[in-house]
Amino acid sequence: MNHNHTELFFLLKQVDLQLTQLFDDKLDISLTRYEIMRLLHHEEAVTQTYLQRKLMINQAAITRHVKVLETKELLKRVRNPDNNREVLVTVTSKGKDLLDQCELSKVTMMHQLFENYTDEDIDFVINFLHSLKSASRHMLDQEEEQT
Amino acid sequence: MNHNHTELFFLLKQVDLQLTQLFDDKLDISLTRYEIMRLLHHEEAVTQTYLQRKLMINQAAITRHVKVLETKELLKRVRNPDNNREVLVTVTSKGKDLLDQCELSKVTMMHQLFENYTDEDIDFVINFLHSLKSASRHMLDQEEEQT
DNA sequence: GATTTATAATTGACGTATCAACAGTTGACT
DNA sequence: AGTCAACTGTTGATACGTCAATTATAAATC
Repeated sequence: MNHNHTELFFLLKQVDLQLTQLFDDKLDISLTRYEIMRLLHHEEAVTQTYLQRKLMINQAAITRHVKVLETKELLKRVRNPDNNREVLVTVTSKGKDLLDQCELSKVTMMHQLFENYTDEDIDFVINFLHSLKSASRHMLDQEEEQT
Repeated sequence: MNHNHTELFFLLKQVDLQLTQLFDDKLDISLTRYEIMRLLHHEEAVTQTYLQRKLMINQAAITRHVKVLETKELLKRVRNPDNNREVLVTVTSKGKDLLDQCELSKVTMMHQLFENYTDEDIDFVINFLHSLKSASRHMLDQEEEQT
């Protein structure tokens, strides 16, 4: 049984590395940046902390991604006048266009990858991963409290 | 349906990032390096190309990891006298000791993470990921052939 | 109001992955 | 034996994640 668990850890890494690369190759934007743009698309304006909480990656990484996306004019950043610690991030029309342009490539790629799976299969794996994410998050938080 | 698939991509990344960090925190060795050591443990001597094929990460990354592990005396490298292009990699007794020392921490962590899942659940997810890995590998290889 | 604590974002340093280029070697062919 | 293609490993540069330290600001406390 231990063998399966160790196998699962590294298998997740392998799959992630490959899917991330495939995504970038097909859509010409990284998976993380795409997720940032997608989150912005559904909101008026968000803080970088919101992005961090949603994506569960380090604040520093958010800053770096957001700065690059701003340089590409895909989003705008402005200090929040109501709270000068916060930076508000909003999608530009150019950013919305990019998401639209990505849609066909994305759907084609997803179809090619997932055509052999049922919705139930995929939902099962998603639920599995969600609970695994929570469990590992919990264990990491426990470590923090002990220091 | 698209929503589930996009969600799955980034969810895999989040889970991988967290599990990788948890693994490192608990065992004090990175997941990739642990896998290298584990592969060496089961073989007499292997080439770096063997490691690359097994782990499915870039050759450059293998070289860098193996060099560090050699510095730590966990493995040895020697040119293959039968083929001077190849470097043969073997585990040291210190390396074997390290794997032994990791075992308890690893089992404890795995138990904590997976105690709520059945073997069937885990096997299902592993099979799912294996086929997803193959599908993405196939799509990436197709890209290469077109260039 | 003054002080302390907490928060948000940024920057530097580092680890680990990728690609590209390279050096040296082997295998296939003439 | 000479040439070319393929192979193996290495190195430099880059991307992207982490942690730690920092700056500025808001919130909490006295």
